[in-house]
Amino acid sequence: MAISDREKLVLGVIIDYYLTFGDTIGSRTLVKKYNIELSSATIRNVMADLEDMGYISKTHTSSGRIPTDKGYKFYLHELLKVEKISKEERKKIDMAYELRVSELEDILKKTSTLLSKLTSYAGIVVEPDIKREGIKKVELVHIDDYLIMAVIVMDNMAVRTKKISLEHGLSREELAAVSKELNEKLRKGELKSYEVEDFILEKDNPVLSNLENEVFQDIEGQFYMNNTSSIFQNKSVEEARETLELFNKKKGMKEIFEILVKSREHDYGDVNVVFGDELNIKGLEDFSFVYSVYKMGESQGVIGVIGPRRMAYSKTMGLVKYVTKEVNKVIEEIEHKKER
Amino acid sequence: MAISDREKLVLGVIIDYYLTFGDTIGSRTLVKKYNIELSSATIRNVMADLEDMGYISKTHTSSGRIPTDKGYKFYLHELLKVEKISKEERKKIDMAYELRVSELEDILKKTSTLLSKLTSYAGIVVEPDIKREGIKKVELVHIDDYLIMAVIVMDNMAVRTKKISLEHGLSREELAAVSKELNEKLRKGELKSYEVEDFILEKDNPVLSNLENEVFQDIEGQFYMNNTSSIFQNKSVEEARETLELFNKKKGMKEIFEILVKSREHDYGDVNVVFGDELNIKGLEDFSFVYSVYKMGESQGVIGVIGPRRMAYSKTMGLVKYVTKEVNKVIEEIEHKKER
DNA sequence: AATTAGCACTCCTTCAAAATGAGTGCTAAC
DNA sequence: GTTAGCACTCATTTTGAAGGAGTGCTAATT
Repeated sequence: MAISDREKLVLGVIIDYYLTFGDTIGSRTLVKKYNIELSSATIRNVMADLEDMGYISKTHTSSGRIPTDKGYKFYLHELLKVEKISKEERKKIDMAYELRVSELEDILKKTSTLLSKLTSYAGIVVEPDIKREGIKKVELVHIDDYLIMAVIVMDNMAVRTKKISLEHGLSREELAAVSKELNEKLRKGELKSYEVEDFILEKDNPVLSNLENEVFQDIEGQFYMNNTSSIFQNKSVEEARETLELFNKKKGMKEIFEILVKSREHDYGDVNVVFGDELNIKGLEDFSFVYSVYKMGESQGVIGVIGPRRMAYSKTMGLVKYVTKEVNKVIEEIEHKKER
Repeated sequence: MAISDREKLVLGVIIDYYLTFGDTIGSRTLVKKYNIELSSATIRNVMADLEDMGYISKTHTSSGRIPTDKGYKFYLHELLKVEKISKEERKKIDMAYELRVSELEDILKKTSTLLSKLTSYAGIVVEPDIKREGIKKVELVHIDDYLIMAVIVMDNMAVRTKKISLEHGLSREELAAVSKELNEKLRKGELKSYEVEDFILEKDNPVLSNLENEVFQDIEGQFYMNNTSSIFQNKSVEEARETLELFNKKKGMKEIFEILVKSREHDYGDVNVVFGDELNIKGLEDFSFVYSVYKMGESQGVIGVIGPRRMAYSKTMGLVKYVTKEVNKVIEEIEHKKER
């Protein structure tokens, strides 16, 4: 039942052809175009075997063959080597990260556009959720007596803002006092950040208990996505429209990646490929996700692209891999800085 | 050379047909479908005259007629009446504004989605630029010694944040002092906000002169746009892709509206229609802008939709008009509140 | 003078049949 | 194990005929 070398060769060619032209290939064309030193009849026999094994299939009785899902996956896992990226690409990537902004947010945003440009697919980056444990300080800014803005600074220097309406109202001075008390305790370490909740409940301060709900939850990581219009590939206009709507729902897309990350094992640093139909989400069947998972503190983030099922995997995987490596370097620097 | 009533009728019918079916109509169909008490031959004569006058044209020798640009514009300006919106629609709109959030930003964002839903075209709202005269206060938040966040509160309660890197560095306490000094002067009115620049230059404080550049400029209004995927109408997939890319560039779209507003006279409260090709921007030829201009303090904003050239103008104009009226009410309330 | 019937003509669209071409599987020979 | 040869299949392209929706013009009618 093991697949022979010749079969591997033929399967590889069929997939290569499919990747390039998106079409079936027959035995004769295969022999001619790929300079195979065998007759078409022999290839036909090999193809019949591959079909029996479920790696390839026909679209109708007398068509050539295209890979099945099984064949496609076999190719990805066994046959495909991650392509080394070209010098120019490496240069481009290195340049993008040369000017190292110290803020994670900017780096991730940049990464997403970078991937779009390099691959011409939709680049995506999921920022790891920021655990409440990572809150460094919270400044409460008085806008008016009934509206404050909380500026939350994370250990990794990420900054989030959140507007909070107050029911009872606080003057500028009162708010400053609350803010000061909270931060002093946080700074002195008298109050570990995970104890904030207890501290607030104890005080039963209406402002702070509101804060508890609004601010001190885990802060959701951002989701960056670019070049969504790249989804126009094969698809009919009507289909494209639907898919585009799906893609434009940031929340939804982010969730998809969360499910993806949770649902399977991932080696950090490895590039993964998942077909849209494996996710059982309507409208994603014709897409394919090439991504890698990275770690930051407790949380995980994702870097990758969404492209058509039929894409230049080898090259794309190489790019995603290299970009992830670069991002990881930057993150390490940031984490290092934080410890100083 | 004046257009007769009969000619107006025929032109109206041709445009109505074109709006509904996007196709040419011939003399016979016109007579039958619209119960005209004239023979097709007569209509043919009328059509020939309309064609001579440049209001309609043929796509080929024996085709029916479609309106020309000239005919289309004549229709919009002379024939078309703004449709009163239906009760259900009015209800929907009123409901949307019932829960009056006091923040302009939320209202405008909501308006944009509301318009998308009601018209099924792309809803757009341009927030007026906020003049520096409108700054109420500026809180400077210490993130670390070399990074601060300015929280800028406007007279109309809009809030903007801006991160600023410092070159020389300031401790939390030093920054607090700067912030306090600045705001006290602002609050006491010792320093009119338009004098801020002089004040800063006088002090020649490196922090504040940075502020001057980064913060105290006019704050650009936001641009909200929704339902961009509605552009899939006639267009081929390739074209759609290009247009979508254009639409997704927020900056670009906002600029287009700025040019639009500046380039012609607008009555506040009136609904305007502009064809894409009048703007001389590649890719917008097949779209049409239905919008009205509203005023807020010194600045102007825009509320409207971008839809296909061939759209339900009458209805859309009615909707845009009503929505604009509602938004204006809300703005008045906010301005009133501010004066208290 | 305006309207209408009638007719020849044009051009697009639709449909079906025919031709083409890229495949396949199978058998028999090498 | 490999290959040549052949009959057969199916999708795509080409072609030509038919039909339909128009037009413009002319002559007759109101």
